[in-house]
Amino acid sequence: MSRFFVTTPIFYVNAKPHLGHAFTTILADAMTRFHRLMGDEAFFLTGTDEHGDKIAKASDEAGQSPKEYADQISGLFRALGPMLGAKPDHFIRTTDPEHIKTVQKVLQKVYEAGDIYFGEYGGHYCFGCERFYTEKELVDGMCPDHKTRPEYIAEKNYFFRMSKYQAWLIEHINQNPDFIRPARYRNEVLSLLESGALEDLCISRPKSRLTWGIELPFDQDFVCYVWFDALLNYVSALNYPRGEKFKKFWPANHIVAKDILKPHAVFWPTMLKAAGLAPYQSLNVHGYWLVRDTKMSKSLGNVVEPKQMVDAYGTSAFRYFLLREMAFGSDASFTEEALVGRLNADLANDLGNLFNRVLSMTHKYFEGKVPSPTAETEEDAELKRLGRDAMRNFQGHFAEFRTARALESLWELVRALNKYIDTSAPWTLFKNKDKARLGTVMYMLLEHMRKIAVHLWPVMPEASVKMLEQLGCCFDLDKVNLAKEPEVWGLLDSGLAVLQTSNLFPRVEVPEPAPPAALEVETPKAPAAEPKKKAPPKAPEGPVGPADSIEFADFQKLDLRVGTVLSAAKHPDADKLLVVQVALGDPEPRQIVAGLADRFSPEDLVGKQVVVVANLAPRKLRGIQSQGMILVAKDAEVTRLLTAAGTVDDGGKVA
RNA sequence: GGCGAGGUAGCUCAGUCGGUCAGAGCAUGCGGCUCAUAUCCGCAGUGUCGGGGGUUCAAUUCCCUCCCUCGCUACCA
Repeated sequence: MSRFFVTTPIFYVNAKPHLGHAFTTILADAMTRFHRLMGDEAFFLTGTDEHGDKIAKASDEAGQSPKEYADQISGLFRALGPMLGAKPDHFIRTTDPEHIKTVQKVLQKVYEAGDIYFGEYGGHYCFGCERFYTEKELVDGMCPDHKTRPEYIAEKNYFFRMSKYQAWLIEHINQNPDFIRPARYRNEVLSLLESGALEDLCISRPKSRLTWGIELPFDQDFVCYVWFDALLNYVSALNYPRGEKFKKFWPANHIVAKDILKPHAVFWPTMLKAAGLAPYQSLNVHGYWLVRDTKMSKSLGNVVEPKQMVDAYGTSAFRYFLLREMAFGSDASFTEEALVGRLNADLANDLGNLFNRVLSMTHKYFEGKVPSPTAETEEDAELKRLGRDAMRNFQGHFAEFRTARALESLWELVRALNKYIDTSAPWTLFKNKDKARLGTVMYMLLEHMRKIAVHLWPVMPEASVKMLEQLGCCFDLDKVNLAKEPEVWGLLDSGLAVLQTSNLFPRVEVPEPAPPAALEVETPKAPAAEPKKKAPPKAPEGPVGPADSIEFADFQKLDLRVGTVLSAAKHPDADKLLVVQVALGDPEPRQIVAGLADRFSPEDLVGKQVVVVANLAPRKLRGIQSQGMILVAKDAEVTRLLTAAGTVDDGGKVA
């Protein structure tokens, strides 16, 4: 059994969790679950970074102590995981006493080894630009912008002799292609290292300026500054140096966003080297989430609240979207429309509908029991090959953090199953009483669906468990061996009782596009996020779930009217559809194509008054324009037309 | 300014160590099925693979140059 240790960065407690934090957490959780399914022992670490000026300042303004302030924000980050369906194994805080002890231990060790020295930190500071300039940047000793002579500001501080390990680091990166990935960031780091001499890293601040930090063990007048504190969380969380966890799980697989590439790709490995520790295993760098192609920022008022998305669409759809949409290493764009697009196209139409149709057929043809397969055809073998390849590709990509491509691969199987249904036409087999073949076809589908459900556990744990339950299975991590799934066949037991219907991913209306960014600045409180959707994908199973409440304004959007059916006829190209003309009080009758042919004959409708949704967007149904919808009431047994208790003028409003 | 990444169908992107590589999904149009969640399946597209030049029998894929976009270059998490 191999081991897998994955980390998110520790999040700085100067702001609330946002989409970026959510994504990193979800990715780490998905990788953890994936490795557990593959049979590895995994450990997932996250936490908060709590020292530094910004926190000292912010807490001051809030009238709190830094610790109180940090406690509060850290709590928000601690709650992030559960909200997203993510389960970190440990949540570390840089204010934890154990962490502080570890930092001091490592500092002392590196200090004694001679790699920390006391020196002067300073530079040519231009007050106009509010920045330091290097000698090289100055033009004749003047600021290139202001043409003034910058002031030299100096401060004594401790430095880490990072430059000493530059050659070693270049060599290590060259020797280990997966040390930093994707390759673009590896190249970026290499060019950074090779372009110029690495400077030493300033790791302290005098207490006269900053007290909110970890005191240097070898000089009480200074606190540790930033990276020597923050980065060491990755080992202090494992109780370095003596902890069992450290011995078991180090080296780490880090996940970071591209903004903290340099500290993780340069500072951290050299720090480990200087402290006599093995380098981490891999650094996995992802891009930013943009909102409508713009960087997310509070000042623009376009910050996406993970909680709102989860509340509106559920953790499964949210996780699926993030992991499916962002190509590893690249930026991606978050919009609610895109999320809903994925939810409808991939989850509702392709996957959810697949489950629903297959479960329904299993009930119609086999009393809801998984049938036993018999002889397989070439077509079946072909499908299995495709499935095997899809699963192998999924696993290969997922293991290397390419979740988008992994899911793309898996969906090739989902689509193939829908296609297999079409070509093998179970309803025809049923009509022809070919039970043997029908059983094989259904088993092919059900067993593949089980495999898909298992593969999706890392991405959508909640939905995956439901899918398996619908197939009559119960999820047991210890019994799954994902690595073998592409090769083995027949793990789904015949005779299992499956659910009759599946409502995993109900379709959702496309939200109205958010107002332009300029408007959002004006009204930062009320951005698009208002989800006027229907049921979140919470509904466990069965046909009816409790409906979510809507606002009266939402109801008012419906234009419900009473009208008399003038004529009705079978749709020429559809079995279930009727083409109905309804008088709604307008000069022209309204043409509505209704899916009622299986329950009503045209004669049943003509002359009746019905209730119509009059402002439904027109749509062609099998080639014929439909301008509305006829309402019915139905239970498990019967379907009745919805109508008024007495006669009403055509066009009468329902309110 | 320096360094880096990228500019491929309406949209989001794959892809090519130079030769069936011009692709996928979404969106659009048309056709088919009826087990299913206005769902599924099939077919159809359009693309000067950013502009120009070069190397080659052959370049979207290599070289040069130009244009555009975005990052990093700030001990700042």
